[in-house]
Amino acid sequence: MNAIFKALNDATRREILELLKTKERSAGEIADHFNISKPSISHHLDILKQADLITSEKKGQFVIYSINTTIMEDVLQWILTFKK
Amino acid sequence: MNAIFKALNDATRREILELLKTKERSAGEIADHFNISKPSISHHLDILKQADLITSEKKGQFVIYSINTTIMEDVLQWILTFKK
DNA sequence: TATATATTTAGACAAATGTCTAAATATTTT
DNA sequence: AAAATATTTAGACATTTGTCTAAATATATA
Repeated sequence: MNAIFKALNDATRREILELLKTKERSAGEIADHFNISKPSISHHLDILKQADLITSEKKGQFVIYSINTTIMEDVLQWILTFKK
Repeated sequence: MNAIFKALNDATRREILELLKTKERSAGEIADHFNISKPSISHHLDILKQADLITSEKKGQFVIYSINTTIMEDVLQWILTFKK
């Protein structure tokens, strides 16, 4: 739970998740959406991956990232314990 | 959304929310549940309050904190946009 | 094989964060 | 009014975080 909330606690990372919501994308495509250096985006992707919120797959010289919505379910369940 | 995720990105603060889930409590009662100084807990309470996740009310010399579950609804809605 | 393209790793640095102790403020009790 | 109790504010400090540039690694293409 710690890794998930840590990953979600950054606007750029949440925006990356939004991007991946529609379709999978390469690291470069993701980086192109931000005014942030590629190494920084790579680092954000790593944090999202540590939280299992995204997965990656190497395709030739590209690395394709996809969202892993099953982890969102964990957050959902946690939130639901607070609904009276 | 930023303030909410920031507030949730700490195990102590999440545990405070768990405590308040059952009933409202004074700052001192909350602090007694942790091996952390009262000023630190006060600071955590402030961050939770900034996110509107809790409310406070002064009762005599005590300050009583309560959870505000309506804000959890916002997180819930955000999460749900990822469920396919 | 040399060069270009895609991505990550390494290391540095400023800003933000969580913690503490000491002091200040507010309220109640003696 | 003085002392006790409850909480917050202020300031310090070590750790974590997000960012950058430069360099390393991996793959594809000329």
